Amino acid sequence: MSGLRERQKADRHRRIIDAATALFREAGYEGAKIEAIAAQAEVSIGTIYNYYQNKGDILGAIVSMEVNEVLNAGRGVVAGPPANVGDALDTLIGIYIEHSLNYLSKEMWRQAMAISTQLPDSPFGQAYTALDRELTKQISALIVRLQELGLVRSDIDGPAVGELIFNNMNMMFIEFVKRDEARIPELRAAIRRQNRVLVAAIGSA
Amino acid sequence: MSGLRERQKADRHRRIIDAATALFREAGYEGAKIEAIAAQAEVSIGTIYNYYQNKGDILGAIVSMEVNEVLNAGRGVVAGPPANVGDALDTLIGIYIEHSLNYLSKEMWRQAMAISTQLPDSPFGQAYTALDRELTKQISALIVRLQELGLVRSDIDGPAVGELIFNNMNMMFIEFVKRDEARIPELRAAIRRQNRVLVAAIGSA
DNA sequence: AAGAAAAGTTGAACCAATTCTAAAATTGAG
DNA sequence: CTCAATTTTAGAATTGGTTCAACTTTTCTT
Repeated sequence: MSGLRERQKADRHRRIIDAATALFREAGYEGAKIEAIAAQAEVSIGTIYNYYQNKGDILGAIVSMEVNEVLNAGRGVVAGPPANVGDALDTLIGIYIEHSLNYLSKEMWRQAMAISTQLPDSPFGQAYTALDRELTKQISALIVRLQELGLVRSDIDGPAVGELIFNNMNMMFIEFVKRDEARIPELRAAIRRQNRVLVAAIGSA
Repeated sequence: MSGLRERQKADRHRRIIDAATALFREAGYEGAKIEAIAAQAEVSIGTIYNYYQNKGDILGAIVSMEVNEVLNAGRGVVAGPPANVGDALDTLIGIYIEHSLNYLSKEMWRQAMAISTQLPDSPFGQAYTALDRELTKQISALIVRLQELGLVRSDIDGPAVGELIFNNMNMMFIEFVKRDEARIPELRAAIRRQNRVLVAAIGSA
């Protein structure tokens, strides 16, 4: 059943994403006109709108790929975390943050975040919320894993702590992408400092 | 020096804000056309753009008034907090959340938040970041106040804990405005649950 | 293999935010 | 009071995302 139409469709999808990725990086989100993306993808404007509901969804597709990579990279840490609560958290958060600017510029992050709050019910809006939830679950899973390993007190509300840590990290990341001059090491240090009280509180005596 | 021009300017500002507030609530942010705002304010389109850089800044002016009210309401709690760490935090956060939908609809909040991350350097983007910082400082101030009162251990890093609590609350509020069916009591309960571990950890023995 | 139906493509037209420029109003100096 | 400088206004023109009706291409049926 892999007819011509299927293959053409997949090919067009790829061409649109490739063209958009290149133009978003070159010209920024606003600067990348739909007309230009269409031209570079060798497709008409109408076709783009047949594949994506709006400009935001194109960026959304790119962001989703990136976040999924980050989620995958995180699995390793949850499976075999450093034998110390503070280091375990710092390692996982480090993976998230260090990967974050591989493919996406800060400007692309800003736009993506803006769109996801502006249009929470659009395809991308929903996808973004789902990805955030996955990340939260991964942090919670790490806490639970550390409980199993006896590194975190077993009477701690793991999911609640996971949410707290994720939400704080996410907010810090938002502020980070809002300031072009902000740097990763400072961001990580600030988050470590914020988590310190919590780490001390949940570590088993 | 309060010439005619001064008075007219203030009057036009007010008329624009009044018209925009009404139309944003009636028709939503996107639905409120600049042309309609201009007509209702009895001002031309060009004049609106002379007073505000873009549509977002008009919303920004409205949001800023609201947040300032919240900040004021919060001062009372910091000055004389409930004699219990959990209740003190819950009271302050409660004020923030309960006030939040007085003048602004969830849709207006979504737009405002989106604009502030999309254009962090626009007048409103900077104002919004500044307001967030004020709120963070207020929560930190509450923690410090509770330390003075002997209700929070004095070896705790107050500002760090304040940031953690604000960032978590803010992220929860963002998710709250993203879902029209979300309700305030559930939001508050979720935040209380997340703060519980922290409250236990910082309370003086 | 031909014709009909389904699926997809195209780009010109539409709409609303923003920009631009000429005209009007206000001010202050003489 | 008058007039030139300055500020402000008006609204037509521009811009770029999005829609839509006509056209093509692919697939299905016999």
